[in-house]
Amino acid sequence: MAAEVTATELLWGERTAPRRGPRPTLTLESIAAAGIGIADAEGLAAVTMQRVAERLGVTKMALYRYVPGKVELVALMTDLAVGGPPRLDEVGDGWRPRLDAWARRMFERFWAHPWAIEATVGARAIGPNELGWLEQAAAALTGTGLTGSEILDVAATLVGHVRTVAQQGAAISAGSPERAMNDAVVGLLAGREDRFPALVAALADRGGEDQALDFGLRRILDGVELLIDRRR
Amino acid sequence: MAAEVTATELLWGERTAPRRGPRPTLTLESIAAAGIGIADAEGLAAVTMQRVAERLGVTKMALYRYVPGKVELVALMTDLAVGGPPRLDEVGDGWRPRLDAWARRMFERFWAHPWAIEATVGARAIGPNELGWLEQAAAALTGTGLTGSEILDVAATLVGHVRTVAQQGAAISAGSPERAMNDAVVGLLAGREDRFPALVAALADRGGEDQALDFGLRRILDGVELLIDRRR
DNA sequence: AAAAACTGTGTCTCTCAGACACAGTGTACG
DNA sequence: CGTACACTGTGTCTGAGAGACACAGTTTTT
Repeated sequence: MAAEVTATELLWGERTAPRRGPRPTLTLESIAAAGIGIADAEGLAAVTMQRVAERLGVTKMALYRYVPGKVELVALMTDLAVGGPPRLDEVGDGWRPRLDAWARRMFERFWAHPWAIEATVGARAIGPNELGWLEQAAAALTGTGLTGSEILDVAATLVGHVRTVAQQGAAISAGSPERAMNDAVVGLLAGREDRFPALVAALADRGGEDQALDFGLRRILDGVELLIDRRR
Repeated sequence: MAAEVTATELLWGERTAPRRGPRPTLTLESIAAAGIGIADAEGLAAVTMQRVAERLGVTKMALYRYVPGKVELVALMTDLAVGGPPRLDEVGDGWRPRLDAWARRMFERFWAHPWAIEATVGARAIGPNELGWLEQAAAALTGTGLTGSEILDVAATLVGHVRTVAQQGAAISAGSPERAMNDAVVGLLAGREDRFPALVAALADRGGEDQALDFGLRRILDGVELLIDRRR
């Protein structure tokens, strides 16, 4: 393996198998999977080179033969955990049901691996799976009359919403996204009702239903639909 | 200062000034400000107890008299950096212009302190300033006929969008949010046009305008408007 | 004046990322 | 067939960083 491998090259590169020397015991996939196992169970902070190596029955330093550093390992984990975009064939062929399903599937992935949200903030390398998701959204919107910029912006907006809701839920992993925020906020508001009157009122008459994902999704897609119709 | 102080107590607590002993040299505000200075200049990773202490002319351990740990320090930094919600008096009195201004102001704050996005992922304590923002959004939507849950969901959706756009821009801090994503993706697509056709097409006919924030904001608010009108 | 409460400091431990040299292993080529 | 070479996994070391703890100095209260 070359001396310097960037995260992007790792994610995208067709790895050249070594011609001589002992067979590698590990693969990038097995390493990433080990990391994912730890992150799923104990969070991203628990993922150390040591812990990952232990899981694989190797020394910490052995990992550096495959991965240049921890950043790159996390990038691999993320791309593998989020996985490729789902098939949307069975969904009807309108752009709206497709985007709706697309967003929901993405939510499920993030929900299953809450640490992935944390791992995808800030500057990072984009993997093939992540780009695949984007491609699918772009495909769904092709032919709607939107410009390229608009198509990308729609995708970005949806991703933002999915991530936000998933994060809120994961933050306090007590069941559902909405309850999480409510519980945290309600405690703070006790005794401060005069300072946050509108907030108190809003929390008092909540429907009790957990619909944070649905709600925003519907609003965003309504907005997009309005734009598409106006264009025609 | 008590033995155990949670982040929430630190953020909200009216600190009881010590009755005896030497005057404290520092304040929570000065400590947080020092941290913010470092984070603004070199990113969140550069904020270590050592560095913050150096800036204040104290030893690392002195900080632990004020702050129980690094997590709490970052929480203080975040609440101070994002700051309280702006006055929206000069804005017209419709819910829409208010929310629009609200979201743009929030974007400006995140844009000025990109690390704050990073600092607000995962489980975290909510500070008074952050809750103030939420209160303002709730106030803007009071009287629109939306339920409490819906009001909170609208706010969450907007926050999600603002954060996403700010993050994309900050990730590659080359000017503007849209250009950042485009540049990163364009490089990857070279030679893979057959695998991501819709994406290539979308990127080819981008308008060149940087409107990621505007676009999503308009769609979301359009969607909300539709709902409000339908209710009446 | 003495006790008590509080502040800032020096030292120590623990965990983690990563550098580096080395020994073992398998392949290719003379 | 043997040897050189490429490659893998390991042990050891360093340096950064978070935090525990005991101690000395300072101010206020009794």
